[in-house]
Amino acid sequence: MLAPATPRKRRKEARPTELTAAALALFVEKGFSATRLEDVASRAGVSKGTLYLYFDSKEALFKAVIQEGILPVVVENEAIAAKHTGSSFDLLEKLLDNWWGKIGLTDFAGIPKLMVAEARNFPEVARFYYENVICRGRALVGAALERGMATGEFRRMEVETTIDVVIAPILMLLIWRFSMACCQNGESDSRLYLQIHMNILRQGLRGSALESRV
Amino acid sequence: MLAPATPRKRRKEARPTELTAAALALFVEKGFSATRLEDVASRAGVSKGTLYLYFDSKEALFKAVIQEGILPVVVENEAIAAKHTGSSFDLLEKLLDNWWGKIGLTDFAGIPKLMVAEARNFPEVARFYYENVICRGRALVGAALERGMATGEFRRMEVETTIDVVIAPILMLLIWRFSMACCQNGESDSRLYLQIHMNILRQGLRGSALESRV
DNA sequence: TAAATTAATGACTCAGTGGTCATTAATTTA
DNA sequence: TAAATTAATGACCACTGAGTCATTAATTTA
Repeated sequence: MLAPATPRKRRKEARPTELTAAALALFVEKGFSATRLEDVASRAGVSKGTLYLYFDSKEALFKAVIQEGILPVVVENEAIAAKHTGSSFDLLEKLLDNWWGKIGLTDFAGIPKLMVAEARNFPEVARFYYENVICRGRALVGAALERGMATGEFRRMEVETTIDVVIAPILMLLIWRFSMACCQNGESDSRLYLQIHMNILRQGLRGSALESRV
Repeated sequence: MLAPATPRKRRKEARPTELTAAALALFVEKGFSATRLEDVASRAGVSKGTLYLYFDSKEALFKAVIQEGILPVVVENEAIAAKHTGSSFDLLEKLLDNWWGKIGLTDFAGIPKLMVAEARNFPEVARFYYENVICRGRALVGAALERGMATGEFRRMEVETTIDVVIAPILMLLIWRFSMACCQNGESDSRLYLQIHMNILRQGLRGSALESRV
């Protein structure tokens, strides 16, 4: 027997987040079914047995990955919306900026793709995500849109559906990065993408109040 | 031994498409890894052994599913673009209409989600899809945008990125339908969604030529 | 320092699935 | 009708990977 390459360390506190981080990376890359728990464990620097000390099952690990990721940002964005003064379009931009900084530029960026790919296999997790992330996110955008329509900054449109159209390109940007992006040659410029999206919205949502002023 | 419920039928011609149709449905629902070939076969009304008469492996079946689905529509859209006369925005609408009728309203609607979920596990298939569907689709939208910018119908923007922003909500609509849609209560109205998207684009892309005319 | 505790390990089990192939039977040919 | 062909079957094999547990060793307590 060889001596172990690295001596065992006992780090009860750090293990769970190290494991969920490793799981997130692999789930996003390979999908839930195709990810082996042995790989998750080894990526987190522990053995498979240790993983089971902290999570009851593969599914429990999946739930933990999702719950840990995005919730805090939703809460932050709710605070930003509550204290906002200024144009409604400015609010949309603020919400996007915060979300981008906390999700889009971090390891959590892979969660939307993961959630989309696995929603049907884990209805319970999908529902949690839907209620705590999607609904609350949509509500924030919806409130900004309604506020803008009330002042005439935006033109009147069916709000519930407009929310989805406004959010879609932002989600698609992340989903793309963790899927087809491997095929394209150059790096795509997220900053520019978001800028163009917001430019189209600025002009595309504009209502009579501003139009008459130009 | 019981007599077989349905007597064996030999239908060499029909099997492949029946099998790919069944595989598409299950791959979209469960993901590639989580789909059992036995289920695919039984959904297509044959035994697992028969499946292997027509496809060498699970991966070969996956490739067939993708290739069979969307290519024809890309070709159609290229024809539509070639013979188009009229405003560039009208062209965008024509392309969308055809695509929606042939993909969005058919069983092929699940392919974008499937492709997005599995791209990293099947780089070869992803590349095929990227080159034959995505690149050619993007080229069509790009040409319409450039045409519109040249005439002043659209304002000038960085084209390559604008293409992605324009397409994103349409892809997201399908991806949503095959993932999180199971969580929401009411049916979402695709017609309205696409209408709002195109309304935002009509106004959001508009360039000086039309703006001065208003 | 010795005993007790518990984090960590990895060999093992066992259910499930991709893939094979000898057999069966529908259909065609002689 | 008999022989030949080949579509279809499903029992079977090999292997994988989720989950278990007896053992090891780091750390704490006495």
